[in-house]
Amino acid sequence: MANSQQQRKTMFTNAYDELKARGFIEQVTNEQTVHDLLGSSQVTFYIGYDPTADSLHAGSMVPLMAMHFMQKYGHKPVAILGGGTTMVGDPSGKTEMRKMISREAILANGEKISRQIGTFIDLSAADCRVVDNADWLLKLNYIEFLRDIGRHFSVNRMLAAEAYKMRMETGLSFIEFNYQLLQAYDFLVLFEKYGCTLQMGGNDQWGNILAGTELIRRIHGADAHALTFPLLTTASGEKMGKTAAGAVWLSPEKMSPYDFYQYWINCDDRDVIRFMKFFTPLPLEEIARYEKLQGAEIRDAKQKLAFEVTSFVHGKAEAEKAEQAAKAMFSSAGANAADGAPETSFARADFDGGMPVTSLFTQVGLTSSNGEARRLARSGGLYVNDARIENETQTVSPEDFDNGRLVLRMGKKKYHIVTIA
RNA sequence: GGGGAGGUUCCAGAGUGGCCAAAUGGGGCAGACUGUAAAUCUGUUGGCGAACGCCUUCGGAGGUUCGAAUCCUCCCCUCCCCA
Repeated sequence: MANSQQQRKTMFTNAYDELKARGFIEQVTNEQTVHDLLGSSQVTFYIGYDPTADSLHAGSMVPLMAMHFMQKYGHKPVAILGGGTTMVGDPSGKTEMRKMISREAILANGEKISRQIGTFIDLSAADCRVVDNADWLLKLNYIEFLRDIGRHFSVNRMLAAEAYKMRMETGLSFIEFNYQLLQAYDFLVLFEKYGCTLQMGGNDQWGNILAGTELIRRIHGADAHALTFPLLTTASGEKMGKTAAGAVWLSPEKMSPYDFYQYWINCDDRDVIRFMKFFTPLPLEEIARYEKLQGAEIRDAKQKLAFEVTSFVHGKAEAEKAEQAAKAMFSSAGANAADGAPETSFARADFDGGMPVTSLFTQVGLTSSNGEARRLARSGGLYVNDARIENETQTVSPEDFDNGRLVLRMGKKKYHIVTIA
């Protein structure tokens, strides 16, 4: 079977064309200029990542994949870990001020995130770097900064920016208002140190990035460029990469490869092709084939999407495991539906007098309280060994176990295995 | 610093002395339908309890009252107008 990750020939010779075809481009300072630049030279570009958590999540995958594609064409990525800027907090497009995090936490997060970035781009390549802007931001002198950098910024213009609109209603503190200057300064520093002439980022960063290009022009009279990615939402209008339970983390410690796989395979029909273009390295010609699928066949595309993304992030072996587990759980066979489900073991004695099912579901963590378990049982959402609980006061005794094993299920998709010694 | 408005259960947002565990909408969860999709419909959405019921909750701390999310005092926080 052909591994699509290997056969990466494409019809493009210019990174810009591929990014555009995949939907990555929302705004550019000047399409023609940037296109020509990317077609004629190896450009040093940068994207910033905030170490606000100890893992990146699916939302960051758009910029990560963009870096990946850029590097494929020989451009030189610089990933900035916003160790310095994170201490300030970007208000762009946000409703509320972010909680401050300690320097130590930022450092620890940065280390993990930098490793994750390494799965998207080859960090060993020449001219590829991960840098921490704390290195230059933390030692800034306030007065000097105001005089050298601050004077180039118009408060009038900043206030008029779309990115601050929401905050004009809910309040914006001075510290956050400075964020843009720091980010612009980052761009300036990278321009001076590494000749970085292009900054990319989510569209909410447009204003911040432009501020950087202008700063570079004012100080050096040089041209720098901005390119932003669309902020993806799912077909149902949610911010992409979020579930009710929280973010879709890339770290296997924070989200199992199985759940990660499930996130993708469960996507809306209307999102599959779009997501394939963004989040898998599959050649566009191949994606075009999946685009033709109709109705229930779309599941094949979802399966491919889930497999490829999981494989890219967690490796092929994990992707295969997730795929097997999903097949076991959802295909007609159903026999081993619970394979790969979390397991909890109890002492036989716990069941001697008969353990109330509600309590069992709660102890195992499927439900968060006995009350919730009771409600679910009433509405027919709980199953033991595939049999629906008809009575919420039902109990489980040692005889219900099959070879010391019992399968709990909540709803259609959540399983938990209970074993007794 | 002065004046005004406000902080309610996951979110938005009602409630202004008992009928309030707290309207309504969104979200979540479950059920039906289905393709592990969407849409739709139904139920449910603080804790303990089989249940009568009991306990904790309406920014914080006190107080008034038989009884407070609702009234009073002080404090903290947010927004708006003026400086």
